[in-house]
Parts: sequence; structure tokens; C-alpha cells
Amino acid sequence: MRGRAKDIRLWIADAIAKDRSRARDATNRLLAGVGPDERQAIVARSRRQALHPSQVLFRTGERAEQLFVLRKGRVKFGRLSSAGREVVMGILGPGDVLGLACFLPSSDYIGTAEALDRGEVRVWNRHVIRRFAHKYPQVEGNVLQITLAYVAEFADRLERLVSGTAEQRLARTLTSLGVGIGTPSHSSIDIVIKNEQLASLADISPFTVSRLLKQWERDGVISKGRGIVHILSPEKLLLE
Amino acid sequence: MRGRAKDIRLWIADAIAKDRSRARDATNRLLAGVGPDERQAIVARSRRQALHPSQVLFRTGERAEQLFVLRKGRVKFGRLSSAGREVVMGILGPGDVLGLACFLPSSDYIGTAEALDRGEVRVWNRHVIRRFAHKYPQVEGNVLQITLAYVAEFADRLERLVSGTAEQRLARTLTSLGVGIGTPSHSSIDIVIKNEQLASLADISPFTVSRLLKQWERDGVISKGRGIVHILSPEKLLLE
DNA sequence: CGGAATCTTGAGCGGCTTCAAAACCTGTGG
DNA sequence: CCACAGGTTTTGAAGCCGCTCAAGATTCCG
Repeated sequence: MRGRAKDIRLWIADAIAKDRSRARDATNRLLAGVGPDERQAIVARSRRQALHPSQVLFRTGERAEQLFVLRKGRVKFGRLSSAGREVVMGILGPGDVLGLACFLPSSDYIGTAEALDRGEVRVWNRHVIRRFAHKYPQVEGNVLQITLAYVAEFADRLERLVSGTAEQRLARTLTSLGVGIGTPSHSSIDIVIKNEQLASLADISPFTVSRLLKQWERDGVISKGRGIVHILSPEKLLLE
Repeated sequence: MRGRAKDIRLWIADAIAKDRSRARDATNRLLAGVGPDERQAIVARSRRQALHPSQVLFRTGERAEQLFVLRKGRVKFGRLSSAGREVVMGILGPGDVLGLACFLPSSDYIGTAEALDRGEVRVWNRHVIRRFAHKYPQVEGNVLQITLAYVAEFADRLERLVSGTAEQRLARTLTSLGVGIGTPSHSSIDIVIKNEQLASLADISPFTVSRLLKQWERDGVISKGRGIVHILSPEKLLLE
């Protein structure tokens, strides 16, 4: 049992480490397996763009004209439902790809991407990156893999949303965020996020988020400050 | 207003018509734009398999070794949540592709696929179809498009699930099913489905489904029998 | 004509949301 | 250095939506 808990923490730390390594060259996943020369050529046709907090990269329904690769910072990807409520579908970190819709022959962005902090993206125009994808099958294969990963992630999130109580959803949201954008420190995994965003992700109200986090803090599972959550015992969150 | 309603109905009928045409050759989307000779070669390496109701094509977590294209019948795609509850992610009809996970270098199916009625699929082994995808970039492009369409659909479903009341979710589920697997008749769109499956898709209880459908029937929006729903006024469902 | 599956209906209850208000942080500018 | 204004978080009370449970009605099929 005790060994099990350690395994889980190691597993999370490992997953985070992988994420870190991926961040070293944030175009890794898009250009994985591409030769240095081709890679050079492709990168040369992109431009860098700085991001400031709450800057919008693109909005739901806009014509998909650009592909983005996030290099630094975090980006919130979501939608405004018809009721005007925000539905956050995911929070992306360095190395993630945005705007895959531009690989469809004629399509619009399916969500809105908004920066959460200062950051940087690499940008390609639609026709440029598509030409490369056509020219280098390896790139197209990578795009396919990234897209499939999205499908898997959305499937997870779907399951999470419809299953169980608010407490379970928040717990799973936290652990999954820990793997995605958490930073490990001495004895905890830290996630920079506000209650309201957690609420959107877990599909519960900010009030309930507050109450649950407070409860967990009393139990010693997490500790928290304003805009940050420290996961002390990920294993306790997982065994819900 | 009245014109608007008619537009909506036409739009749905149109979407259904497109689905029908796609069903004529159920490998259309996978092999779209592929020359006759190549198409021949690819189809030759597949085999046909008959489906009987409740037959399982594959299960969550199994190694993805086969790609399926649904030719006839309907297939339910879902998961069992940790609580043992079934989460239906979608109901697929003729022309839909299953088992995309086998395009990942090493991956498992992310859900369970189960036939709902008698039907037929075309099956390729993982390495066979991957070789073709590699050989004919057009095929790989098609796979990418199909996958992106899944992402878009899942995103829709995510939004639907977290937004609004049970009534809204069921309404949107019904219209989306109408487009996907509905058959248009003289003055209605018919969907063969049981309350319980509707309940899973809209994430509400079967009892609530019953109550809502009854209500709508009283209002003349739909009529229904056992295991079938006739949508009489899709426009009324949409303007929730 | 049973018997099984499906659907209906009602009553009670509980988890979560909503609303309102107060407490709390954090950065800013005087 | 302090005070103030902004956003964030906490807490309590009330209410409601949809679930659960139980029982009955309906339809289908052998």
C-alpha cells in the first residue's frame, strides 16, 4: 500500500519530467523524426510571437488560418456555450500544438485560445504548414498523432465529467493538471491556477471548489495560496 | 421566424442526405480521392465481417490491432467509468471509422465498440493499413481529417454536457442523433434508440428522459414508440 | 397467454448552485 | 510605509433540479 503510493508519485513526477524534456524544444512533437535540414527549413518559415496574459490567439468559429506551437507560458483552450458560460476544455503548456483545424481543407477553429500568462508561440500560416505536411510525410504523421492524443484526452475528460461527484471530478482534474502543467518542488507538486478555472475544468461552481479545497487542506492532502495549489499527497487524490 | 424554422429543417435533411450518400460506399471517407487502382488494392487487403447485436468489436485498453469501417448497422462507442457506469461517447453509423488508435505507433483502444444491430464492417490489420497510409499520402490525409472531425465532435459533446439543463442536453442530443443516424420519412425524422441509450448520451437518468420525451410529445414536438423517436419539429428542439 | 423488457409515474431526498455578504490577499500610488 | 481598490476566496442559508427507489403500466415476442 505504502509502496503503491510511492509508485504513483513517481509516476506523476516521471510524467512531468517527460513534459519538461519536451519543452526544451517546443516544436519537438510537431517536428519529431524530421531531419535537421528539413527542420531548419520548416522553422525558417515560422515567426515567433510574444504572448501577454489574456491575449486571444483565435476564437471559436474564425477561419483557421494559423497553426501555433506553444513555446512558453500556458494557454487556456475553451468555448463560450450558448448560455454565455465558459467551458474550458483544457489548459495547454509548452510543446502543445494549437489550431489543428487548419489541416482540414476548409474549417474553422473549434474553440477559443487565450493566453494565461506571458509566453511565446511559433506561428505558421495555414498554407505554409500544409505544404510542408504534404512534402514531408513525417510531419503529417506527427500531426495525426497529436490529433489522436487530443481525441484520447477529450475522451478522458468526457468520462471524467459524467462520472461521479463534484469531489471526484475535482480530484481527477487536479491530478491531470499536475501532470500537464504542474511543477514539482521538494515535497509537493505545484499548480498555478485560480479557483474559477478549476471550477470550469471540473464543471462545478467556484464555491464548491473553495469548499472542497478547504476540506482537503484540513486533511493535509493539499495546501494552497491565492492562485496556486500545492498537491502534497497525489495518491490520496487518486484513490477516490 | 417561420422561414428560419424551415431553414433548420432543410439543413438537417441536407445533413442527413449527405450521410446517406456517404453510406453508398462506406469506405468513402477513408479512401476519398484515392485512384481506382490503389483503392482496389487497399480494399483487397481488407476482409468483411458480419456483426450481430451486442457483439463487441474491441474493448477499452486492448492493443489496437485493427481498423474498422462500418458499412451497415450502428455501433455504440463508449467506456465503462471506474464506478462501473457506462459512458456512451457516440453512436456511429455507416461510413464511420473505428479504431483510429492503430495509427499511433503503440497504443490501445480508448473505448469499447459494441454493435447495436446486425451490420457489417470492413477490417484491416494494423500494419496493413499503416503501410497503405504510408504509401499513399492521400489516405493518411483522410485519416487526419477523420480524426479532426472526431475532435470537433467530442468538443461539441463536451460543451453540450456541461452546458445547461437536462432538457437542453437531451434536445441537443436528439438533433445531433437525427443528423448522425436518423432516417427522414414523410414528415418526421426517425431515430431508432432506447431511452436508456439516450440517457447515457445526454448524461441524465432514464426516468428524466421518459418525462422529457412525454412532455415534448404532449407539445407535439415529437412522437415516439418503444425504441424509436420521431422528431416532428426539429426547429422547436433547437431553439432551447 | 405468460414473461421479459421497456417505459411511466410519483414521492422523497440530497448534492450542488445560487445569492449575498464578509474576509482576505496583493499590488499600487500617494 | 500605509491605505485603498481591485480581484479573489470564504462562508452561510435557501432552494431547486434531477436522482434514487419503488411500483405499476405498457408493449413485444415466443
